[in-house]
Amino acid sequence: MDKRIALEAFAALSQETRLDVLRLLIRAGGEGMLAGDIAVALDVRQNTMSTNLAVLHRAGLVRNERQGRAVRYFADMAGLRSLLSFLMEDCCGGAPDLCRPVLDALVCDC
Amino acid sequence: MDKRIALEAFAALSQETRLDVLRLLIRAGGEGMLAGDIAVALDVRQNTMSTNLAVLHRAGLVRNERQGRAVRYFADMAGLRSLLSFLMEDCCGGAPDLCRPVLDALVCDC
DNA sequence: CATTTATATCTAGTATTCTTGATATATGGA
DNA sequence: TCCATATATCAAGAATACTAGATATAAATG
Repeated sequence: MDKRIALEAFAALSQETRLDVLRLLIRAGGEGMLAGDIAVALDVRQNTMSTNLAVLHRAGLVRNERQGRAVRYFADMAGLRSLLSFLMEDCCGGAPDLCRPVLDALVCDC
Repeated sequence: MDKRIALEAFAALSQETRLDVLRLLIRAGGEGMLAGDIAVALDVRQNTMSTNLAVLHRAGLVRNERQGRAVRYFADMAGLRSLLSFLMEDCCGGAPDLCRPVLDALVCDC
């Protein structure tokens, strides 16, 4: 992953509405959510939400699919994975014992 | 984890110098690095680096220990873990199949 | 206790980002 | 084609963040 994209991704997540959106979409899973429904769910105005969705999209954190005249958004798990991998790069090489608990916490047993 | 802290952490990581610092400290592992050495390694002025280290510290991403008249900084792996857990919360409940690859990528075999 | 070294804080100018009203684009239906 | 619905873009004022010079604090040393 390019550092520039990583910075964009973290900047995207540093804003409350956008963090809420990504967590909402992560919970929504493969079904995703329509842009309008996201705006309603989080009580944010339409154009503000559209701007924020665009920021998340540019940062590689969400995908979307047009569906009729609506647009369905999904958390981009591949993008998220590469972001987290970029952050943890060389963690194990330097300190396996410190690294392990961090990574273990992310292994859910589903 | 409190959402406010999560937002602070992502904001901290959205700035190039601070992202570089955390990745440097993650690679440095348990030995950490002295504040001054971090500044030299990344070619950033002393006071700017001090400010940025303070931001990372407030965000729960680094720890420090005074060592004589220097201060040694470490990546705060526990803080990082809780941040990532906060982000991925309920991922499995909603979509195990999408969630798994993300988490697997973070499991290093060291 | 004066000096040196290492780090932290304060302040102000500059730059970036956020929100929102207004408006544009895109799709579907009558 | 005309209208309604869904989303995106534009522009500008307000708020926030970044950097760096100056200076303060903290610890070691002579």
